[in-house]
Amino acid sequence: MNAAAAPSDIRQHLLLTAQRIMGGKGFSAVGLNEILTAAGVPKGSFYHYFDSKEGFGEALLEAYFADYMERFEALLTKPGMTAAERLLSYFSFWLETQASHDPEGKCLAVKLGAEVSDLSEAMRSVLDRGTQQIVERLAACIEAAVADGSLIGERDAQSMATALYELWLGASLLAKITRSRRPLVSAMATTRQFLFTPVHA
Amino acid sequence: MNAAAAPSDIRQHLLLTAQRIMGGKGFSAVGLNEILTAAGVPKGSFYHYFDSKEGFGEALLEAYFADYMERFEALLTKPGMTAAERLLSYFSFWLETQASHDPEGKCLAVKLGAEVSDLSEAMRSVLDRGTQQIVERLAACIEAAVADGSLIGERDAQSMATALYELWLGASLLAKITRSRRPLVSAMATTRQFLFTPVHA
DNA sequence: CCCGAAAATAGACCAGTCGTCTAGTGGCAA
DNA sequence: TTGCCACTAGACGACTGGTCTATTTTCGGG
Repeated sequence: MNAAAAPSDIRQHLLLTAQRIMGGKGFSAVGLNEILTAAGVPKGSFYHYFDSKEGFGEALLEAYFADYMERFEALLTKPGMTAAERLLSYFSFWLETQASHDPEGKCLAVKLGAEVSDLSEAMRSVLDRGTQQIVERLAACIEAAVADGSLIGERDAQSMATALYELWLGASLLAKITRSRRPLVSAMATTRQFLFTPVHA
Repeated sequence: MNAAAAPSDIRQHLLLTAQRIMGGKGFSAVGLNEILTAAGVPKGSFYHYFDSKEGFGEALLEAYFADYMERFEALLTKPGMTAAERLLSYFSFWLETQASHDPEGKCLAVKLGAEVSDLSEAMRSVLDRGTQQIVERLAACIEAAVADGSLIGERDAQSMATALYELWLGASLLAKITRSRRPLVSAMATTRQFLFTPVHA
């Protein structure tokens, strides 16, 4: 009865703990025990809140994307900037969060995408919807940038958004592999060139 | 005995079997037993050829990249093409292998990169060297394309190579997540645009 | 103040993990 | 033959994995 958190957000507490741990070690390599212990929740309780490890993973990804989209939205609607500036500030944010070694805020699409996609159809589907949403929101921002004149829209927004998202996913993966921010810095340069170079002819 | 393969390439047989299985399920999710059973090799033999699962993973990645670079090299030196055509044929090859669902030939950098990089420093280091080699070889090909006039080199080759590699890594990840070749097709379009669009001004 | 039901927990369960170890095979050299 | 060595064989140990049943705790209404 001492350090108990609020009554029934144990579920969310578990998800948050797992995000930290699995964001670092992956899905299969982490046992429920580790998460339960770290969260201070007894093992027996797990199946009261979730119906399996896979169901837990699903919920984890859903919570992650929900939170991600919220912060993303906030970034993309900050006042006093052109849409193009907002775009760049998003990628700049991406660079900083993924370059830092803190286990919080690690992109789960990068960390878990490849591992989980052919392990669980349910989890894959959450990832699919989540990434699609991000690309769509990105495309909307590009359109806004064309509309407010901060960007010259010579290619359709959807495919530009896809290209940028792919670039940054790959750069994040490479950053993990090289343990360096260089790939991300490089992606930033590519992004600028990609956005602000008019297609000739 | 009956189905025994050649005398002592059991080691390689194990690595090949593992490439198939782990290319599908990942590293942590696969036990040595599964690989040994699939390869028809008894457990006792494993530790004669490798000293641990991690050491095995290291050897797996090393063998993978060695083989990869060999085929890569062959592709990039095929006669009767401009260097730019060779570049495109490489990415076109990438598209086909990653889009197909066959477990062979799956890119281990994509599949294992994120999972393994913060699990084993030894494996990360192999991935690091392997990807770097690929980027370097790619850069060399870009330089050759500039030299033979099939490409206009307005940006330095190294950073173009990095950008392309990042793009394709991300596209492959997205292809896994969406179970679709769309992201790869999109990357192909981006690649063409990226390579053949002169930077204006 | 006690009952009944839901919420939460404890701990058993067994299949599976990696890695070790002893015993045994076969072939080759001296 | 004898000794040696690469290799095979698979039982074994200590442990962890996810899961589930049985039990306790909690708590609101009668």
